[in-house]
Amino acid sequence: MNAKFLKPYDPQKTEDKIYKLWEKSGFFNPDNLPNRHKDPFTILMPPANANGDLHAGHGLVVTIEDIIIRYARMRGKKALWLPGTDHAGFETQVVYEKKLEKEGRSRFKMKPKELYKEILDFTLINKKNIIEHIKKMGASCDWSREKFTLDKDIVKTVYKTFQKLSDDKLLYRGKRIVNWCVKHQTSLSELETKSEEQTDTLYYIKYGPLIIATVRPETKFGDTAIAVNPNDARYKKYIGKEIKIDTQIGKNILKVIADDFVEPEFGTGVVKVTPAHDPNDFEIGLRHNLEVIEIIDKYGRLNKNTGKYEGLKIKEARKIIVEDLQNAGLIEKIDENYKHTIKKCYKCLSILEPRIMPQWFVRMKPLAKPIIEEIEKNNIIYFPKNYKKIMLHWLKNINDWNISRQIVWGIPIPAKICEKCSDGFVDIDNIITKCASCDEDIIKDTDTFDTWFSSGQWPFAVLGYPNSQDYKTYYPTDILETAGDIIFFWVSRMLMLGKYITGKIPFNKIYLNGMVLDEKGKKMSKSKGNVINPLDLTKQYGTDAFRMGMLIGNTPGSNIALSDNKIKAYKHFANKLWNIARFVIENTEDTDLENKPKITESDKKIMDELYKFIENINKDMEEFRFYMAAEKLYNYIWHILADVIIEESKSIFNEDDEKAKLSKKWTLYQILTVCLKLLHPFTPFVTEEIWQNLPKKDSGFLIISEWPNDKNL
RNA sequence: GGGCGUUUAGCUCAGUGGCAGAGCGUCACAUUGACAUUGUGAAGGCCGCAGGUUCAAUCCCCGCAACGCCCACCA
Repeated sequence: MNAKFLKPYDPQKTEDKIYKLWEKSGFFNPDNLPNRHKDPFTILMPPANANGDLHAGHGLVVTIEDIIIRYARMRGKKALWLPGTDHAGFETQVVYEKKLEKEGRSRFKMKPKELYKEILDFTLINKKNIIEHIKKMGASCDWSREKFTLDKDIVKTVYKTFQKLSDDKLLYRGKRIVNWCVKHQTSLSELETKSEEQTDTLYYIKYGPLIIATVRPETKFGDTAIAVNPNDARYKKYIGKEIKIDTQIGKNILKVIADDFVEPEFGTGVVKVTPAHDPNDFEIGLRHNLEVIEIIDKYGRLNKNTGKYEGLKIKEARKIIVEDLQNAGLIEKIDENYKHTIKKCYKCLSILEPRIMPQWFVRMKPLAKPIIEEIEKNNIIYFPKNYKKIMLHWLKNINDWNISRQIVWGIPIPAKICEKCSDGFVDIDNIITKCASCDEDIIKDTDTFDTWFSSGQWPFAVLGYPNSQDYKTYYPTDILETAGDIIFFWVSRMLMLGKYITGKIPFNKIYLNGMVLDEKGKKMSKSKGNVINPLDLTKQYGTDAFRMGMLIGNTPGSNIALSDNKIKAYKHFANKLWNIARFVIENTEDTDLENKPKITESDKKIMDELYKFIENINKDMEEFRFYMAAEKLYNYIWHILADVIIEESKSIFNEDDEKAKLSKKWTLYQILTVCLKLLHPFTPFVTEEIWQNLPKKDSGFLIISEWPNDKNL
């Protein structure tokens, strides 16, 4: 018996050693794989946000993707799993701002360059850290090709795309109403908002002969019209007329306009129109060519257009203005139980202030169209399939994408801005000096790209589009695996931008995993204090056990509750396998296993069942039911191999039928090697460690051994 | 307002048009044997509710309820 085969199995002593062995072998890099690995097979790791530790969700992603790539590798594919990290623009800046706050500092008191440098240092430390964590999970990715979203070549590709969008008239700089976060001092895309229902007060205010209903009386100084429904008989006579409004300041003559947007049933059927501070009113304003009067500044305070209320914050202003209106007898009614939804910043949950700002927008409908077609033709397959509907619905209702962010942490937008007319010009080569619209001096755009604008180009950017050999070999990739909650942020953008730039969709299979929840099924969050660090679990139970526990019982798309007990069960399993191997090796080490002996009838039956089992597992693997394959392996190994086959073999080994003994030994050894292979993608460490200790092996490494099939047994 | 998902053992969840499954937990017994990170066995179920299709429904269809999630420009 091999002296290394100590009991029980000790993951701590094994895992780092095995991982180093793999790294040294070079087989993570497809260029180093033996000749039989010809057809490329590619997956890209979703670039991890380099702003903190590995979380449980990463653990699941890495587990599933490692299973996919190890399986492909053993099947003889030229398997590339390309890892990376993301600077994660706004997300990282928010994390860093919290850190600054704790230290009693503020980003608004720092020079942009200083802030950038600090966040860069912070990110690089986290990046290094998170890569170490990914290695701990057993990830067999090609570290020699690792990418970061701020790498020079990635930025270059992103700039080229920006230029192309501009050339193709799919990019424009527009003065449009955007979601402004007062706390973070940046605009956000629609996806970065969170709608929440809340109860507010609805004020019914006299506007001349009419009464309007509003929750935001403080915006009345920005009113530039009153709107009614064109078919509302009550108000027909006012349409087109100008009405005199009793007000403290501001415009006191407002025109009544007719617009279908107004619902006669809601409130009084009359709406005040404030184009500068409400998305609907902004649209009405465009339709009716209304004047736009801004009355709220970027800090959420009323500005000089509000007279004596200037400088007040929205909440204070509302209170005082309502009092003033009441004193003037202008409030008709107050409904304090008005339920509605409002948009909040998805990070800080403060109410977003709609503001008109010049920003860069990408026209999305033309980009979405070809993807809608591909999905409808079933050229893109989702696991689980219900995501098809979700994605189609979103793509069909897509709006233009605001890609400007007023934060320093990100890829600077390569453009020049005219301060006078707020027009903008894409300027990758930094050569433009005058505004083409009004001939004024221009300045460099200080904004950065939405982080998803760069990660949305990940598949072709990391593979070196358009000229590199890697791009030619590995694009399009074979499957995208990621968390279901970023399908709009990331997956859909990769599809659209990938198709737009390269003409080919970057992948045609999309496997979406659910969220990892705490053991009570609640979302993990730092504030709740229920965050489970995957590394703690791997330390305690071993990485193999963690991977099995994450996977089994986890169907694609559904959330999984992570509990200690479950992981513990699979630690026992790893040990069980270890002891099975000890038994088989102990009983076969002096036996000639090269030449197949005569097999008894009962062993033949066992082998036939094994073939069927292999087919069964293969079917699950091909159809991406990894959770199912893993559970079947668990059951076969524990309850058939150990409980039945090994138990029965003991009596044979105790008797004197040498032929039966030899047959049994050969059979046991075959089953063990098959099981090690089948199990390898799921529990790579313990299987490789056992493989390394086998008396006979058909190659040096289990990681590149041939996946079992009828022919190679 | 629209859409999606879930509902199965005490807990966490698989699964199938044909006797209802796993892990953990519980209980009883066994055992130094590859493995106590063990073995054998047991208890535990109106498969959310109500209808329909079928020889047969936990599974397919219709409705309902509860929970969860996503999308949406009624002030």
